[in-house]
Amino acid sequence: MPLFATLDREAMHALTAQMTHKTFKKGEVMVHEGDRPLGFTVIREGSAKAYRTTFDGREQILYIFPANDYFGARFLLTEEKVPYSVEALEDAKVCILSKAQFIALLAEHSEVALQIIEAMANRMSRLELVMQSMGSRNAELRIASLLLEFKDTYGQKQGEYLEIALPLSREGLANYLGLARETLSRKMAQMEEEGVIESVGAKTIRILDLARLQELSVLVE
Amino acid sequence: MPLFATLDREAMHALTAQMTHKTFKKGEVMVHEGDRPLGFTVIREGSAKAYRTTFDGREQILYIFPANDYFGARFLLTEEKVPYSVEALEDAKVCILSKAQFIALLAEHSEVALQIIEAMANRMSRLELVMQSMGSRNAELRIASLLLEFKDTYGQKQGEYLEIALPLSREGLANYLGLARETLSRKMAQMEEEGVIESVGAKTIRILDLARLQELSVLVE
DNA sequence: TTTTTTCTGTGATCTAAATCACACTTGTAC
DNA sequence: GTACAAGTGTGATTTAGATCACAGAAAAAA
Repeated sequence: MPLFATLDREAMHALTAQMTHKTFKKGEVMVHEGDRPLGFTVIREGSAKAYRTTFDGREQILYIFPANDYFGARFLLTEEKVPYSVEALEDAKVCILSKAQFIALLAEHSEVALQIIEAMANRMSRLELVMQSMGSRNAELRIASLLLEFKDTYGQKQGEYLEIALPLSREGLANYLGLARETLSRKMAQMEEEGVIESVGAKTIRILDLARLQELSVLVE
Repeated sequence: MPLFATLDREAMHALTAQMTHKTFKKGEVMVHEGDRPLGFTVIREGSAKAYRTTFDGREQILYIFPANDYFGARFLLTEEKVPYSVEALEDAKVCILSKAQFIALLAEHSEVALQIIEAMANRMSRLELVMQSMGSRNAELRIASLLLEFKDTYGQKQGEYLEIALPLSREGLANYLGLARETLSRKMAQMEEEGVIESVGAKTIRILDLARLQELSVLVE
């Protein structure tokens, strides 16, 4: 677990002993928006999405947590309620540290605290980017930005091109971007026609023209 | 300065001695997006907006910093470049702590570190809310949410009603919400007709029907 | 004060994306 | 393997908000 990589063997063992382990099936909800936090949660296997349900019934996805990512640090320290629901995107195994244990860990190991701050900072920086791109209501720009964001986490050089193993269905992508599913479909089809991307099955996207994608994400068409 | 309220007299004096003081006139830019950070900056007097300029020339306002607020903690710790420009909304006096000084302060006074984390958490929580409300492209909802957000910071009981001293012009508000200025104007006029709000001059809004405003911010019209 | 500039409101028009509707495809369950 | 469900693509239509255009108001400068 990269987060605890800095801990020595003993500290690591002590920590492991304290943790609660849980498994969730695909589609199961780990915490519901408004619940009391179950604790600081590290996703060992699988992945999850964090979302809020809006007044009109849509779900707005806020974060995707890949394997080895974690959640709960922020709202464990400041809030008494969970600000979003977290649902497993695939079968998942997680480790949970209670609030008291987590705070003790931070107090004892300031390296871990620093890493948490850094992760928070990165998420903020992403949220700021999202705010910027949502400010413009340009669907293509938002899609291009999303693909570039996913590239780093889910992309892999596959032969000549970069392939992204999407963590979400088309519907999920639309909910992440705050777009209608149909709009996403149409725009992606259009990007495929233009030779920027190529879909390989439902959950894989191949980037054919990275430079063009970067342009789309920044320039006006 | 509330941030340093926990420091004892000595520590406070030592800190004050280290700080650089600067003044900015209304409209002056304190830091430009992309610059090297000037340091951790506390706004003693006046207020400021943090924004990014988008490809199409619009400015997307990300944060408003009122007096006694601060910025720079997040990107001082993780990034080498300033992620947004900060411009004084009124004549402003600021205190600046260099990166080294700031890090030393955090190391010595963990209470301050905790307060910073808390502030970061609050900003994240606001960004998440913004992401949710921007996901729905409903202008009225976004305006209502903004007014409620400002209510806490800039609102004051004035006789029977709550008055908000807006920190931004209509144009600024529109840039904060990612709306066209005209749309904001029209919607606010409509809300005024409906008796939800009342504008008192350009920079003051009176909330007449708080309950209705809260409904608008959450429910579909 | 007068002048100039910036800001704001409002009508007319345009447009990108939402919504509706439905066939098709893929995946899961039985 | 078949049956059912969920997910997806695509056309037709609607609509909220953007854009354009301008006049009046307010603020800043002279």
